[in-house]
Amino acid sequence: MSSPARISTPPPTAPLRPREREILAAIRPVFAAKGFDGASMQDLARAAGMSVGNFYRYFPSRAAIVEAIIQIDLDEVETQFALIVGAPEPMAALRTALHARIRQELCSSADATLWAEITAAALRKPEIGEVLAKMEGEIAAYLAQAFALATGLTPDVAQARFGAHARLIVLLVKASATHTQLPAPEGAALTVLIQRQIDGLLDEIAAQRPKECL
Amino acid sequence: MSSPARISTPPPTAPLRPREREILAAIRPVFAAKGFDGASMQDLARAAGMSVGNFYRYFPSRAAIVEAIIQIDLDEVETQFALIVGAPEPMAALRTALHARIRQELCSSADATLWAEITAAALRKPEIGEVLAKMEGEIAAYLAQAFALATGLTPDVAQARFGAHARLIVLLVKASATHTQLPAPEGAALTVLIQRQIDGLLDEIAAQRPKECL
DNA sequence: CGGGAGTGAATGAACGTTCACTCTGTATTG
DNA sequence: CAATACAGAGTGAACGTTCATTCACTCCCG
Repeated sequence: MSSPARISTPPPTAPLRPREREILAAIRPVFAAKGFDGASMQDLARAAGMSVGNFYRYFPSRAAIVEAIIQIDLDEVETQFALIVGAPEPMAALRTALHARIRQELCSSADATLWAEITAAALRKPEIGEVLAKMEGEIAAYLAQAFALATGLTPDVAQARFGAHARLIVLLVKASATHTQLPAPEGAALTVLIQRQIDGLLDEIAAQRPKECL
Repeated sequence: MSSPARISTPPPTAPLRPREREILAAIRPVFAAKGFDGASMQDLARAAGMSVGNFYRYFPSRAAIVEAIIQIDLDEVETQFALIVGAPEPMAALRTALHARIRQELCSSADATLWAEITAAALRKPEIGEVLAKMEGEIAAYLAQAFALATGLTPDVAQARFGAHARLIVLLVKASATHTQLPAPEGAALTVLIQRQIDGLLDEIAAQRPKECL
């Protein structure tokens, strides 16, 4: 009662202590198997190897879990981008990484399921929508940064000129991960075609290199 | 007891009587707002304007509802394709229809939410995955049929050569509908870019027209 | 001995599913 | 024509289950 005014909105990006990361890793498959609304707190606590009461000490609500999962995935993407931006040929490294993503080599099918779940939840619950929008915005910004590096344009100009390209690449990667799996011959053809689309987008950007125009 | 052996799997595509269509139209927004697992049978019955017990007479399970919703959407797509295939310039009509889709003019945001929900459920529950795969396969087949008409190729050849194109168009349309909404300037740029990708795919197919090569 | 980690039973609400029942219009029979 | 039978649409209380959330409590380490 006499305590000073509480901060109404606690920092939405709490530091994510290692214990919480462990828990998230443990409950991830449960969310993937049962969905965000299908998994009960009991399910999650059991998967985390602890009692229900204790589980609440780490995550006070479902939304908090979802936000934390998004945060973790964003962290992972960040480290991947650090490698790309730091590579001798950022554009080539980016191309390779994107191809691997499209070939589903960088994320499990459980991850894809989780992504589809998050996409659906984002359209339903505004608070999750905001977190997801922020994440996709940051990824697009990383892409634009790589574009700037590769073209020699300033980050602002690269963002203005190729921001939509970045957004489309994000969309393609997400869509190809969450899309219905196809039988071998068709699935492979689609994968190749998506890779070709991405290559086309990257080529278009690389062609912008001001000094090396033919 | 003395009755002849029952058919174990009733026809998965029951004719969908008009009353059931009414009910589906009524509960659609509830599913969109609360999700497939979030909406309770009580919620659905109330939205349909009837008692719980009666609701079960129409849909004995959640999965049955989802299948029926997919069936209805497929019907709608079918009638749209009938118009396209019957148009004097099928390829141009297809292009126009796809552009309108990308501009979100042919489906409400509730529809998009429902699609995201179905996509997520398909990855989680195999029976829904099968129904969705069948639907997307049929849509891709319709596209291939339009391609065949426009190029003069036989349906088989068109399917073999441009099946992946059809799949990619399906993927792009779905992804653009379920993707996070962007603020005005970026969103418009992305829309234009997606339309350009689709145009590129269609142009590539149209260039295959055997008699009119330059 | 103080505090953070962890427990799991308890509570009340909400859930899915069933079922005995009512109502209403239509056909059947005397 | 009137009485009756019947089928199908619709009801909502009732059942047992599961859920989210809380809390008094224990454990263990520094």
